[in-house]
Amino acid sequence: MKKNKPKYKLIIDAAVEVIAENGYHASQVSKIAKKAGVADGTIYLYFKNKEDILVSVFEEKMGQFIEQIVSATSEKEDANKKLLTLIEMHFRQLAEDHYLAIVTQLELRQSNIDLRLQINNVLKPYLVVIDEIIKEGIEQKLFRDDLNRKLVRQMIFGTLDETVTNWVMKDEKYDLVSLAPSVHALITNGLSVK
Amino acid sequence: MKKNKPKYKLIIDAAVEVIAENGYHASQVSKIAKKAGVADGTIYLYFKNKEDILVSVFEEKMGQFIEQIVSATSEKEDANKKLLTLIEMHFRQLAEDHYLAIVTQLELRQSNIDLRLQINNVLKPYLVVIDEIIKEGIEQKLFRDDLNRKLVRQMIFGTLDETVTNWVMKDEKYDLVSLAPSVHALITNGLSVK
Amino acid sequence: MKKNKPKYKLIIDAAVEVIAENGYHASQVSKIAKKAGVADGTIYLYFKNKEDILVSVFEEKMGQFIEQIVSATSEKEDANKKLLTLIEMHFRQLAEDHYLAIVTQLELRQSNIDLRLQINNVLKPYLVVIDEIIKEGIEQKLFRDDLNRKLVRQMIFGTLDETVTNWVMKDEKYDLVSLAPSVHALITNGLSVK
Amino acid sequence: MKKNKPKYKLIIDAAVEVIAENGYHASQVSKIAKKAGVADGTIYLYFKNKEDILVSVFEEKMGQFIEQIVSATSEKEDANKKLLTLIEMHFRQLAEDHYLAIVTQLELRQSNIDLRLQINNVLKPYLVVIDEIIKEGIEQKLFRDDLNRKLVRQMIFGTLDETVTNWVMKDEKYDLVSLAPSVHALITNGLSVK
DNA sequence: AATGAATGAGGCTTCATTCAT
DNA sequence: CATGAATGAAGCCTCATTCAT
Repeated sequence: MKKNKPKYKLIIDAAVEVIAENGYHASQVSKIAKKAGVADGTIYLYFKNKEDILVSVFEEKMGQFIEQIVSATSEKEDANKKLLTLIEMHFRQLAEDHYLAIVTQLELRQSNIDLRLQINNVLKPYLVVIDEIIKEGIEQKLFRDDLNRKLVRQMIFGTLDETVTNWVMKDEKYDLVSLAPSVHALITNGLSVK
Repeated sequence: MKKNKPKYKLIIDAAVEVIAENGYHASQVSKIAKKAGVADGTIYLYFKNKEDILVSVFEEKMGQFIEQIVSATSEKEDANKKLLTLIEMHFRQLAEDHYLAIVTQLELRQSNIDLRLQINNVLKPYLVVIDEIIKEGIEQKLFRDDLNRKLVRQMIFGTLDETVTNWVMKDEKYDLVSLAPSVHALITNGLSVK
Repeated sequence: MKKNKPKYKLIIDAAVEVIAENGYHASQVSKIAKKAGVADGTIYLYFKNKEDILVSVFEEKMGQFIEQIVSATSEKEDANKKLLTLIEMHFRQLAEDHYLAIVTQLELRQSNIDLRLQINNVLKPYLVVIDEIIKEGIEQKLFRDDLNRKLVRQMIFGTLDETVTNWVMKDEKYDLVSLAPSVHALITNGLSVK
Repeated sequence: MKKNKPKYKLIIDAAVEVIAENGYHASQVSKIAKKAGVADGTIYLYFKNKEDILVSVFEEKMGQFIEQIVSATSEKEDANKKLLTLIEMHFRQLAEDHYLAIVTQLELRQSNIDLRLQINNVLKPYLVVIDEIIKEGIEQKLFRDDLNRKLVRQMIFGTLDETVTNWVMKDEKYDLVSLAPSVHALITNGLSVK
């Protein structure tokens, strides 16, 4: 399996750095190869083409990202705590990996639609995690049972994504993780005075 | 002022169609010129460069978009009704203009970061509108007064944007506008059982 | 029509020279552009791709080649004289255009099969000319009427082609045109003592 | 001597198949190695470079080809019968080996001129055989004694080669070997009514 | 003001060959 | 002898922009 070969990870990590530093469109294969310390041709022993590098970057990094969240949320008992944990982990992981934040929030969105559809596939497991928390919350009678669950998921993901993108675009000047409780409160309690 | 010359609008409209039909990366200047019925060189009498076309597209279309929303919300009395109207108008305008929906939700996001920063500037007035509704809601004691307003704005915009993008990516197969009340309820009342 | 534009001919002629001087595989598009005195990109205003240049080279040059032969043979009365004229013209035209001889006999044969099939299409009118001379010769009772005409055509073309190729490969050291009567005699009278 | 080692022949045969199946330009060394069941590097223990494989292919196959013809013609008594036998054997061997026919008539001609000059060297013994038959025919007073023998050889080889190439390009749809007597008659008796 | 022919920089990918094991 | 992972040079083509008319 190619993913276990040492150069595979080398190239993936180089790609993240190069994309974060140069931007998506200025990320030539030759730049990635140089940063990874391999020949240009070597890239093509591990990846079908340039797009395959990018999809793989997302798969690898997003895979770990989601795994961390799944693992952390599964330890919590109720849906409310799970949701808070999900938000915290979402923010924390991106706050801790500057390159990853830039790549996922800004650069990979410049890819063409085909690639974006593939990226969406990678994201699906994350959306499933959110779905399950919503379902659990309803079962536990913590969340209202008249909810359009798909809409709820879109609200949660849209809110987190927009929050992180704003933070990245503001050069990460404030503490993202500390926003988690407020975001959680907003999502669960809404705007209205009770 | 160039914007009043007849070919300016011709080119802008051609650009929207070309981008919607071909996708951002397959939208060459020559294609836009052809669709507009002008020579390639003529484009450069009205626009500094290709990026300027795209920014202008966004400015023109987004300007109208926001104007409609401002006008519609100003007629409503309280912040709750204003927010519902904003959501409805946001959804309706994109639902009614297929090309605009594709261009704003999918294609223009493939532009490079510089362009995206300019697009963000164009978006600012819309964010201000949201801000003002929030402020008004707090003053009218409809919304809680312990809110991080910037966060609220990100939640609102992130939720709407994610909802529309999902709808576009699902080929606009369901009725977007009819989702407005549910989205409004979610945002104002949150997930939790009261 | 592109063929009437001055740069079209310029590029075709440059291509013949470049191919003759450098060989088929070392004939980069950029070399042809340089020799033609145009930018690389200009080539693509007149030709679809590199292969299109090569097919066009063959079409243009072979078109003239065949036209000359048709015109010269049509003035002759009987099939024997027509055949002699065809052989002479075939030899003379290649003997007079060193570049053309190299390109048709040696370089274009290195092209891939798709291109060769297209080249064969261009050659068809020439084969038709040969066919008609054979037919006429039979009608005039100059040639035997028990001939497999396709085979005769292959013999004639194969003999001429092999003769020219040998001459080119021997660096055109002897007079090709003066061989015409002998070749004609061979073809019409065969090897055998009568 | 390397030629006696088992892998030498293995590689030669693999090369013929790969070239016949994929075409000259799509015949990578790695494909030949795979078909031969050896590592890429092993090829270079037996051959200097890729061109050396191709020359060797031609040497080996053409060597057998010529040997068969020499052996068969030497049993015949007069030059006429020898020539007929040569034509029959030429056709038969290619008709019986589909791969060889494609490789010699179509694919190897795409090689560059250096390689083609080497291939011509390999062909020389065949041309010598033809020369000797012509000479014998003249001595036996079967053929005219005013012949330009080099020209005759070119006619014979050109005719056979063109006939076979046409047959290969027509997907070998008709019986090549049965054409031998007609070709022989054409060459010996010519076109003219006696 | 309008044209559109011409420009030319720039990057992904292939594949013959090498060499450490 | 044999392997096969790694190398890295090399070229076709696109398309935003210009400028002579």
